[in-house]
Amino acid sequence: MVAEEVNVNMDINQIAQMAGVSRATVSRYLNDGYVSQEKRAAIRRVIEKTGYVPSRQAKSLRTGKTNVVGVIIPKINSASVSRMIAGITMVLNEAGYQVILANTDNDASREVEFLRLFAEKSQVDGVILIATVITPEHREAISALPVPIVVLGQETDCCACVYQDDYNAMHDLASIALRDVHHPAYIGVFEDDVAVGQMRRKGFLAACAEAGIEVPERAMRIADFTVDSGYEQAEALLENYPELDVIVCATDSIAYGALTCLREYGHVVPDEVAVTGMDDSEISQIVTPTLTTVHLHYKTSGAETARMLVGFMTGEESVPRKVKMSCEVVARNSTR
Amino acid sequence: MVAEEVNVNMDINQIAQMAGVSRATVSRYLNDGYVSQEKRAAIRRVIEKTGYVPSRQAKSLRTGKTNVVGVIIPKINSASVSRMIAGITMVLNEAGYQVILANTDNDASREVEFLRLFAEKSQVDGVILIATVITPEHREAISALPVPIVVLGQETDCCACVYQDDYNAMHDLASIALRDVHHPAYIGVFEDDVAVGQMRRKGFLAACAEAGIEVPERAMRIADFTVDSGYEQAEALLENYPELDVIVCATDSIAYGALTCLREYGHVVPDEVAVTGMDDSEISQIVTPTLTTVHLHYKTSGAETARMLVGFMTGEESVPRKVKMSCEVVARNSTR
DNA sequence: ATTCCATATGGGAACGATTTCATATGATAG
DNA sequence: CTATCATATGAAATCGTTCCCATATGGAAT
Repeated sequence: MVAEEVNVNMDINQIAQMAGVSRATVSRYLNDGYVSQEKRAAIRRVIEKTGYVPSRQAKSLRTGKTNVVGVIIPKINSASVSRMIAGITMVLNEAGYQVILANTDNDASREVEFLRLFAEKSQVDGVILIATVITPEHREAISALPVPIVVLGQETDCCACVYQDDYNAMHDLASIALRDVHHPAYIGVFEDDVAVGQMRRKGFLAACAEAGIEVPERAMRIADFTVDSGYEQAEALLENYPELDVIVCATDSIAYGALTCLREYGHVVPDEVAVTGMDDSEISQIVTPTLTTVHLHYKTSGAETARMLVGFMTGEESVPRKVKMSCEVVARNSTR
Repeated sequence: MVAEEVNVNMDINQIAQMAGVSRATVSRYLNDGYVSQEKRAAIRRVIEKTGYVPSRQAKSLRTGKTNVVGVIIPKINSASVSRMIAGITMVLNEAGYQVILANTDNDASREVEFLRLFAEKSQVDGVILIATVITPEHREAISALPVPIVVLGQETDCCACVYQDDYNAMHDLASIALRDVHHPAYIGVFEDDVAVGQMRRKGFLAACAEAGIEVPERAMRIADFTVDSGYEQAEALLENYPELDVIVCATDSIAYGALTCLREYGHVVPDEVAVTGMDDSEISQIVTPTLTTVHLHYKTSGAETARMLVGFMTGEESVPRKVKMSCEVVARNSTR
């Protein structure tokens, strides 16, 4: 009815006509080019009246920029990943980018698939890869990428990255956990994951060496990232290494499983067996006993990753190529 | 060097030329139009050799379709929301859509903002709104939307929706929790959230009424969705309603806070005070004692929502407009 | 007085697809 | 024998921007 009515099907030509200028001038108005005060005012009036919004796809077609960032994640319903995404979306939306999500469900080959998909015809202006492993296929796909990428969660030389200080985190935690202890056990994850699998394990072993403790093979076990798997491996430890007096776990989830197992087998934590995790998931303050762990700044690391990527995409000078996050050991009641 | 080299800057004209056909024929090849066997083969060869991929933005510009779905969420690092998103992305990627994420950080006004943003110039082909509240502004923005939308998490008549059976879930759970109990307390959430705030509360009160129990005002409290808030409200209950023998909580998170509080105040769960939650978050099997709760099919509800939306977007007949999810009470050790 | 530069504006060619229209051929139905 | 239809193809218009050029004006520098 009214002229105020918002018409979605308005284009730059109509705006130009209504404002009495050329379409080039409207485009300049939209992109901060030379436009006189009078025309500027006239165009603003028309745009406000009509509710005109420029077409993203036309703009993308012409400029080759999409204002979209692709985020590849192994699994969305994981505490650490969702915290990272929270940080990523916060920064990226703030900077005017849209975030498209590619969930691979822990399938590394689909990660490569998505990398290639994003590479094609510049679907996105940049990529964030929350990585668990980096295979040669990953490297290849990454170097073929025509847009900037930042890897989150693993240290790598094949591109920019933001990662946790897994070695020191575990080293410092283990140093504390090893006090008054003689038979430590460790439940880690598969070594393909360099950060969580290798670095944390090395940190643990280094702390043991410093404490003058030799760790037998049967005290070292491998779980996956689940609670159930933590339970199973703890059970196996009780069987094969009954003298253990602390179980150091690579993640909080594994530690929850270990706690549950110890409870069911009637061992008192921490008096008989201490337990530690890593991640400081929200639940760690809730389980019984509360879990000694390391707080990793996941949300902040996501934000930092996004900031770096924005830096690359906007061609900023002096964007760091590697960021190692800090962390804090949180001593609670599952250790002595 | 080699002709096999993938050239990203290939367009439909070059393909047409190399295959000795017109660009219209290539387009028909890509979109299942009439193309003879010979030309079809020729085009396929050229496309394989060059690694040509059609430009999404050009296609979008011409067709007005984006193959993108916008998902508006209140908070990503929440167990229930991330499970929903897992289901949504699974189905949508399968159907060839990309998912863009709009995180509002529990700010309902930003939800409306995103709805409007998506409405503009068909940025997306469809919208999923994971809703906590639906205000008149929401309704207005929803009805102004030029693309289909499905609301997840709340029942509404303003558009299609998928929601949990909050009333019966809480009713059935409470009925069990009220056995041999005389002084039940309830910690809910603010009533603006119809599903979690109102329906669950009503379900609880109905179960009490059926059990012939009258619940005094001071036994009813309001928390937000956090563990800490659950702790505080449980503390307030112990103060104002010391005779309580069960705390029914609107969510698992609140229940974790209540459990922690009861433990710190030296009350034995469930012998002195029972506790129930709702959601069946992963942790509910881990806390001590394990939590009696209701399993809601969040991931499935996300998948179902996505399927409905795809139905609307592809113009399918007979897509349901309302889906109420089922649920199962899970009795564990926090109740008698 | 001439040159140069910042400001200001419009015309028209891209960007890379889809889609309409016109046209052609061979088979089949009447 | 012709009308109709399914199959097959290409030329050209179109989607809605940006951006390169050409052009113009007024002031500052030489």
